[in-house]
Amino acid sequence: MVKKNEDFFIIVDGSSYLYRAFYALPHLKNSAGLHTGAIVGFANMTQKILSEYQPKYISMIFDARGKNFRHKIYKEYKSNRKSMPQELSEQVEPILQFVESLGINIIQQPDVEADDVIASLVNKFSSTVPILISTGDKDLAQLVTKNVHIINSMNDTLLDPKGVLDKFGVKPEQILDYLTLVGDTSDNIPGVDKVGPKTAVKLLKEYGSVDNIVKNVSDLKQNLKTNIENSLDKINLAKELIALKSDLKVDENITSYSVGGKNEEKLNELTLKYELRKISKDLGLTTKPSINKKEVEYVSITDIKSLEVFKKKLLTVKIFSFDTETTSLDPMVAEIVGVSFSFEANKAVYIPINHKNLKTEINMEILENFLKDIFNIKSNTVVCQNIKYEMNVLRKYNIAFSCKYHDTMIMSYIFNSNGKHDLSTLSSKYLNHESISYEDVVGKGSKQILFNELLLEEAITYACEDSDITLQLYDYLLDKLSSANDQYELYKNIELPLVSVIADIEYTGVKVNSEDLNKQSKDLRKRIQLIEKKVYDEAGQEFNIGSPKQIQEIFYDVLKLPVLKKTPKGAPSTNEDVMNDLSEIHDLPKLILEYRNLSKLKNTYTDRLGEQVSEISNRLHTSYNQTVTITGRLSSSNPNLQNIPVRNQDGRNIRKAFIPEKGYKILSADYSQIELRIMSHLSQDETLKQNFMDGEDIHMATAREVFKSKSQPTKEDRRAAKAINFGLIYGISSYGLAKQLRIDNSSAKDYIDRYFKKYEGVRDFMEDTKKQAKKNGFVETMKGRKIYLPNISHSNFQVRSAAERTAINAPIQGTAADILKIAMLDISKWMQNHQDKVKLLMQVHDELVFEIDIDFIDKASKKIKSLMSNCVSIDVPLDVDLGVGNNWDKAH
DNA sequence: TATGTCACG
DNA sequence: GACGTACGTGACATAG
Repeated sequence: MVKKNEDFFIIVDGSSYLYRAFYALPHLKNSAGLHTGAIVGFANMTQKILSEYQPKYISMIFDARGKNFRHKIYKEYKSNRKSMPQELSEQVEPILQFVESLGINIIQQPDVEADDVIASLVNKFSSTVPILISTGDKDLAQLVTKNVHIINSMNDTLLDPKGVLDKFGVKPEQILDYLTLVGDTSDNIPGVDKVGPKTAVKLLKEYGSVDNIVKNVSDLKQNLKTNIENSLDKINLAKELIALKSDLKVDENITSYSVGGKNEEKLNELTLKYELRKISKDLGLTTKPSINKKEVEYVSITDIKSLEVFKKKLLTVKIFSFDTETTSLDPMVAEIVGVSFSFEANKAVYIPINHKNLKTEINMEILENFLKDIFNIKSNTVVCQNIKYEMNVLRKYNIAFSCKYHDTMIMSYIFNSNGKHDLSTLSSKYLNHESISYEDVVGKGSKQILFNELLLEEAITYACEDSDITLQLYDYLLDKLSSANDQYELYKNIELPLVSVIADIEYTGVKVNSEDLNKQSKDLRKRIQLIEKKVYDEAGQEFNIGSPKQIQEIFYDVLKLPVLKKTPKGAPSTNEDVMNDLSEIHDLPKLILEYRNLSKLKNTYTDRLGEQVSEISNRLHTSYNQTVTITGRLSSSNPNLQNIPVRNQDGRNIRKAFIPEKGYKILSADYSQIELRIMSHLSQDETLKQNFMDGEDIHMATAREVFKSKSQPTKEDRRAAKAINFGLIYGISSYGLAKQLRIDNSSAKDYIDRYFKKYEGVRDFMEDTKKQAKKNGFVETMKGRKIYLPNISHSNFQVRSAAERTAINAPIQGTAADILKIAMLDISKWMQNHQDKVKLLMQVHDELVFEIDIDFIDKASKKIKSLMSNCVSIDVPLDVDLGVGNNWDKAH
């Protein structure tokens, strides 16, 4: 067996890698317009294999240019292949250089193919050292033995002799025969007529080899017999073409393949030229191009006179970046330590206020007045990275941005929602500059110091760099956004104005009844203890029920329950689905589910929410992240208020602890079926639109359309229809629907077919969306939000399928997000005239939660409902459900 | 820090 | 014909 931590030999099918790298990644270009996608992909794959397997020997084999001996035998060989795309062929040379610079042996031999070289290497060395072949090509399965395994380069599966048997149904030594029978369409090698994988496996199981099949051909059924007899020439040809040449001359000295030293200089040159920043970082190369090399002018201001001069400077430049340094990441408690500005690339100023061991004429009061002055001038434009934070920090000092402002974090998110949008990521991505990390400056863990304990010089460098980078990013991203009209509008009219709305929500917080939560915790603890006892009785031993690993041992080793599903890592799963199935044959699973349910509620909610109430405001303040999801939704964290339980009574009790101030009530307003309504609008499906126009229960309507045309659908019909409707939004598959409804695959497929027959517009919409996604590499929402799908043409089926489902889901989920955001803006505008009577507390994707003065409830309810229903106009009504109560549960 | 599980829309 | 699945999040406990 090939094991880790052993000296072994990795042979990489370089040509197969080339294509995989090329098709796996979008067609990236560097700023000079050179294609780099395949280089990046190839480099990543190479890095991965080196770090994961740490082989002692390695060789990469590439096909040589031009024809080889197989073309001489058979003129049509690979004649169906298109020649290598120009975008790829121009990347081959750099890839070879890159591999060579890594110290990896390369072989490219004319007149034969990479596969032949690999076979010859295997032939030569498999008795000396274990071999792993990394490839995506099924032909090489014929080389597998107990000492030679194949790793599929994309999905990481390992093929040993048993793996080959599982996958193809035949042993490695039968692969040649198998392919001979089946043929190989990708190489244009014909097989036997009407013999596919199934028949081939069956024949080989019975007769062992092609020769033997031919010998006994008279035993076979008439059609098969004729087909084989007519294919004897083809069989001989295929055999000759598919058989690998394993007697080529190769370097017999194993040390020639040892992993060598890196040529850092050459690697540096390549990573710079092709702008492979991440790879350069992974390789630990020390390139610090861009602004580190340039001269920077970072200075501090500590006297009032200079501050006056600086104020005039800001007035003349009009656009400048701004950043606060504080004592905490939590704006509710953060105190300002200093502020920085940049007004020109590579120039920035730091104004320290509260630094230990530092004398300055400028105190907080002077700074306050200074900031108020410059942020009040309407012609000024201030640029921040994550301006929501500055808003809430400054609010405590009664400072607001009354001038124009921008946020580079939001700009980057609108430009492309994939990836992270923190300053150092953006700096490295767009400015090619590795910024100093905050932890580099103040240290981390227990050794971390506060920003105001830094030496002034260090504080200046860090603070000024942040402002400098922010302003440079603004220039870059503004240019990008301005050339895309929709995206600029989305940024300017929706996302940017939303920042202050969200800042208000966070600042407001929500009142929670901590005593009630404590009581619930105690109650839950008692119930959990009772279940624990029962579980131990049932299992016959004590163990940690919170540990999936220990549950696995009890279930599958001790109790020998059947393994129904595995986790992505291959361990037997113990999740809810599995437990529900297992509860048919044992009592333990139900108990464990109950235990998990209660301990989840206790650990995550009743124990934690009370602790997180602010001592300053006595309310609970979440963070809404505006740049996290790829679809445009908000997310909530610290604590997450978007996943407070609701689906069962124990869970809903937690919502009872979300309460209004005295004299107020909670109002919850949520859009009914917003995603399906959006689907009806985007797809323009007449039937679905009509269902919504008629105002009937949508799942009932679907059930009627799909299952029965006249009579009243049953409850069961409605349940199935509901699952179909949800499935559609997620990019339906028959397997997924089957699992959800606990029916078999073909019935699920039948449901879907019936649905699409009735709702043809929906079907066409989904097909069109996928086509668009493939063509453009992105999909769009109603308000022009672009969602990029880098994997939409991925060579791996599952990766590509996942991207296709996202392509369908993203415009729907994203348009719903657009609509919620617009509603929030409209409501916020209206609220400005009713500041003490209405507060927006929470957003939960399709729901807004308010705290409203009792005397104002009726008026506000009507207004909110109307604003939400009419904030955009789509082809079907946007229904809003309202609820009022003395807690969130009652209001919902 | 990665993994498994589960809370929400 | 097979591949392995629903889409999007965040928090917790465990385990190494």
